[in-house]
Amino acid sequence: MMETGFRSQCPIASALDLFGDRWSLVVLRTIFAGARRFGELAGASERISSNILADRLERLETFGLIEKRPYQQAPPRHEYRLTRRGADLLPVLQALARWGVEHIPERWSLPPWFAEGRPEDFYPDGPASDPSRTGSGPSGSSI
Amino acid sequence: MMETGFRSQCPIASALDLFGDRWSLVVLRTIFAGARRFGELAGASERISSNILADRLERLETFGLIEKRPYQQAPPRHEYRLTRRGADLLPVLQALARWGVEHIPERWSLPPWFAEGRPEDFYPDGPASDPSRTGSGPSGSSI
DNA sequence: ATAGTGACTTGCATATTGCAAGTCACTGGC
DNA sequence: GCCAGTGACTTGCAATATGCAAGTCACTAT
Repeated sequence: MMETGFRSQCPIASALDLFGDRWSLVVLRTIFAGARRFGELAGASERISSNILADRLERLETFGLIEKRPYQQAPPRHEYRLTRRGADLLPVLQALARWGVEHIPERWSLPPWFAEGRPEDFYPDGPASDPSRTGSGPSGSSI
Repeated sequence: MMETGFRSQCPIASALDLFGDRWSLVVLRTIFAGARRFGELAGASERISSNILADRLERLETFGLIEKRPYQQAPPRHEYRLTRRGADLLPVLQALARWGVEHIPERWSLPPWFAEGRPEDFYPDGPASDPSRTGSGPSGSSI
């Protein structure tokens, strides 16, 4: 391990050092699909354990891929949103999705908002953070 | 977990079920960069442990992403090559690399053979499996 | 015979994941 | 007031994954 915490200076290996575990990209997918709150994220089809979800949210926040925003004061509750940096991971998820659809039988098809989306559509201050774009959300038949 | 071994039918989650661990995509990157033999793969910049490398090679072979070919008989020795299915992961690696270069300071730049390559260039029976395309290999300054 | 090489395998400590239950701070209903 | 419900985590513990370092095996060369 290099002194910076990365395995090497390779951009692939370094990116994977940040989110190359079983769950981080799955959580990000769920956020791309419009989920914001802990319960919604936990409710995605993969049934992530709450301790793993809490841990991943904290990590993704630490790495600047998502940000936490309060949605109520008592008790303090937060929603999670993509940052620009996090939204820029859309092409990775799209490439993964295309590979999955092509090579693993009986996967869900990709919804148009995802297949044709651009990172900017998901920027926190962009026009397309509008949740109405997300359709059926993470528990839908597609993603 | 579904009865098929996948967490859900989402193509992203399913793909990650196959290779969403700390090392699989790093190993695949090293193979894309031209490494073939165990020692070459172990020699990449990230310094993977031999037990993890052996395990990942076996898994990647089981999932049909790489294939093993003998390069000598005594003692029996093998080289590892991408399958079509494995080569089709190039866009994923390219997207990861682009994100890494953009968002993590001081990463290696992408060599043209990688940045501009297509999956077909890396097919086992394609024209571009030629190792001369791989330039300096995995231990080079780029990837 | 010994030493070296390459491809793993093994032993063991540490880290991560997964399951299930628990805790806390609220709210609402009686 | 009490109790139950809810949402967001936290905790305890077993199973699995990772990492380090050494070992093993089958060869080759000297």
